[in-house]
Amino acid sequence: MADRDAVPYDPQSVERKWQQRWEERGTNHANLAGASHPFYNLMMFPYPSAEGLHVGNVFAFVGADIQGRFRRLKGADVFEPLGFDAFGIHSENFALKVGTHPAELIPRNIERFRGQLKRIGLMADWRYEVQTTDPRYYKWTQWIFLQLYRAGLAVKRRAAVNWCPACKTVLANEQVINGFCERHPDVKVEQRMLDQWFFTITPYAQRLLDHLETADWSHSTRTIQANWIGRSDGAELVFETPGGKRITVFTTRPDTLFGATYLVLAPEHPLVEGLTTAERRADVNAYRRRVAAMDLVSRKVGDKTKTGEFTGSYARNPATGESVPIWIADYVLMEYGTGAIMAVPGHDERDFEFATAMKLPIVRVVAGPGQDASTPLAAAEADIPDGRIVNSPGYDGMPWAEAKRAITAALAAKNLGKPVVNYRLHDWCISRQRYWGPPIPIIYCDGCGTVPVPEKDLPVVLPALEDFRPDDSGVSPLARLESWYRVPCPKCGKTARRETDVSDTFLDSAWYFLRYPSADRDDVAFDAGLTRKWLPVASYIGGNEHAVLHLMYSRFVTMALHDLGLVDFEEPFARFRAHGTIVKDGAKMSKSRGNVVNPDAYVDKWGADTFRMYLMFLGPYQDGGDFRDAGISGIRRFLDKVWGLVETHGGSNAQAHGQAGASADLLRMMHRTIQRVTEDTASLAYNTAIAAMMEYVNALRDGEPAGSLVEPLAILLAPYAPHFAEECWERLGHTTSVMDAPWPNFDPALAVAEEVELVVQVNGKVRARLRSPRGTPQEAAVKAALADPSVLKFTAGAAPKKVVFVPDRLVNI
RNA sequence: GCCCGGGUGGCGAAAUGGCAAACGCAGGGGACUUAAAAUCCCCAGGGGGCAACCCCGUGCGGGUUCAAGUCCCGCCCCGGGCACCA
Repeated sequence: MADRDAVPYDPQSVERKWQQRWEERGTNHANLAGASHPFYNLMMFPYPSAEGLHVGNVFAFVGADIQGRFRRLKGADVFEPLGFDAFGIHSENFALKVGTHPAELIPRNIERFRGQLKRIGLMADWRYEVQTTDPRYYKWTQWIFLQLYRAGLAVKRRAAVNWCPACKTVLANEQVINGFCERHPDVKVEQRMLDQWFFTITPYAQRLLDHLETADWSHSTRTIQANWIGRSDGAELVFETPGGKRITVFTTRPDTLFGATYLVLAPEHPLVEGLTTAERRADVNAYRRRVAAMDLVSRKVGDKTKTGEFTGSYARNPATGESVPIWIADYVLMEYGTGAIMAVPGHDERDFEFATAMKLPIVRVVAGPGQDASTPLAAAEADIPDGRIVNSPGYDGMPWAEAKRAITAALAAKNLGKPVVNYRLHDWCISRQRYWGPPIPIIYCDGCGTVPVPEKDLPVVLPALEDFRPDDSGVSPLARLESWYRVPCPKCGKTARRETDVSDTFLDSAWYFLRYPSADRDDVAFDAGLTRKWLPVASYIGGNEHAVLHLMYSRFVTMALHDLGLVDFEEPFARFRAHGTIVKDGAKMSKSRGNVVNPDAYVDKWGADTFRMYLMFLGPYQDGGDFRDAGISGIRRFLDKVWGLVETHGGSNAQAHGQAGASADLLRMMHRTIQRVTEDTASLAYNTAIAAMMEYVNALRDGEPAGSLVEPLAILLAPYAPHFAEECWERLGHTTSVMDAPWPNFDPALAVAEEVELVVQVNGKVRARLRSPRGTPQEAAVKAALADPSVLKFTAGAAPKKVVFVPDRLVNI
């Protein structure tokens, strides 16, 4: 059949040829305005680091690209944009380290990244590229800020930051190592209070949580988000002092109220001042000062030894009527609940430790089976299965869950309590006392106060600043550039001052998916019509490392814009799947570990298609795995085999040979393969989709295939090895792109075999296999099974006691 | 500590409660070759047997079932998230 000389598969020339063709033909372009079946295929845009693209990026993008190509072949109009997330402390620190300005560095990095991404063969529509550092982009980031400000969701508030006295600058939490500065290992990091901008995300907590239940998202991602939101149901209860002060505590265990033997307030609690007695004042003040100086990280995760001071005052336990001492301790945090707790040392581990250290009374109020009111407590017993209330007159014997409601209700009746829900989620601080970010578009005027920059004056361009090193002013380096921050007030015209902090990088990425379809527009952030047409995003694939911040903030911004009437959906991502992590030698790839794998060398040696498929074949896409290059040759061998099949059965032969020449078995296998590849590709089971194609190719080579059996293979391969598939498609006699071919259909009836192998078990053990026609009825199957010599050996001719028959599968005797 | 995942050949991995190990890598044997590479064919969980075959096997211990890698209970180990959150 093959008259031509065999041309070996040369990935380099094939890939060069098709990348050029795609560009010339606009193969990857989406018709945004005219699409009839829009499918927005999104992948998390990269931070263009100086090291260039790494294997983890390729793994992520290829997996997403396969979805995009697959949906396109299935008939959708796919829009697959890409961009670069290049603002932020990461870029800034790197720039400081190498002594090159980020404005110079970033475009170079982007250039390199774009080149690498193109070589991978993504179906990206580069006409809609976005760069967060481009004033044409961040103009609209600032606009988003103004919309949230308008909605009352952006507020300025005093908040603590980490401060390194040696660097004289604000540190991010990750720059604080065990309470010390990462650059000055012997300098203790302190806490400083600064005025900062916050987005009030907390009122959205319940909505953000509720939508997770129905979201088509990875299970792991939903769990992580739900934990981060951290809903807990409890009650606020009031303890009164003899002086008439009401101390409100939050507890999730109101049922243990009778065991509350003391109160603890956060050292910063506003009531502490008034509660402290004269003789305790010196100690209390010293303790409060010590805690105030502590850096934010140590306060929460540092040494957990319990410390605290007695205020000298007492309050009345509303259940027992007893007087309980009021303490302060750093283990109680001002930002959670009411900043005050009732301590139940018998049933809370921290309270137990504190009570033991301070010699405070410990009382049992819950007893499990086999315990009673007097069973001693050697440690806190927090979760007692089947626990019942004891030592609590009026509630004794009650299951604790029931007592929770009963005690809360009883206190509510006396105006001393109510059920309350708390969330761990904190408001989002977006102020950064840094240079490399979009300036927050606010102007402060002595007369008019806080004035938002009028939208017509956007963007507030980040000025070129030669020395952008942070300094000891506690504000952004922009505060050094008087010519920039001195501006007339937009309201009254008098001299005013710009906000000199820039916004958090996470704000840049919290709305970029809205920007892509309108990336070519300068008059709007996002066009209403295009947004309605293309959003919410149909498929979003990215790493779980962004499960918390990026995804949460994107959802919040979208909800806020929805509430402002600017978009008509509340959730930005209809479907989200987290890909796994590619590690190397069991560890995350990082430059400091020296285990970063650069994809270029692999693309050079094997070609993008082989490399793409290899990464997808490593293991389940949603699990990731350890990168080893052993085995990459297996993929290449597979592609060579396909190449050979195309060579032999392609060209004019493809059409000439009808399916007449195809054996029934091979035809069935083709349908079965199409079914498996279709289902597995849709569910991101790329490794098994590839395995199915391999099995098919092996079968074609063992049999006598017709060209019509080879053709569908080129289309099935297109999402995985796009250049290769194009070349095969052309060699099969087609003149248009394989990406414009229709995904092959399978006939479920043809995909199943006519003859099946029936497994015969005796007492649950496999003893024989019978070939029998599909649909063999029970009587016939059992008869055949009993007649089988190897079955006879075990039944010894005896009549079966019981028979289990699963049609077309097995007979168990 | 709490909340998610996961644990299967030498390795990466497959398996609607119904033939454990598909597919691939590495390995062994053979063909082709002066030779090697490439390619092609065969073997390949462990143990026993001359053999047909038999026994054992999915982290550990129990259980449900005609039948369990898969479901239930209790442990162990690994990965991830949260963590002084009351």
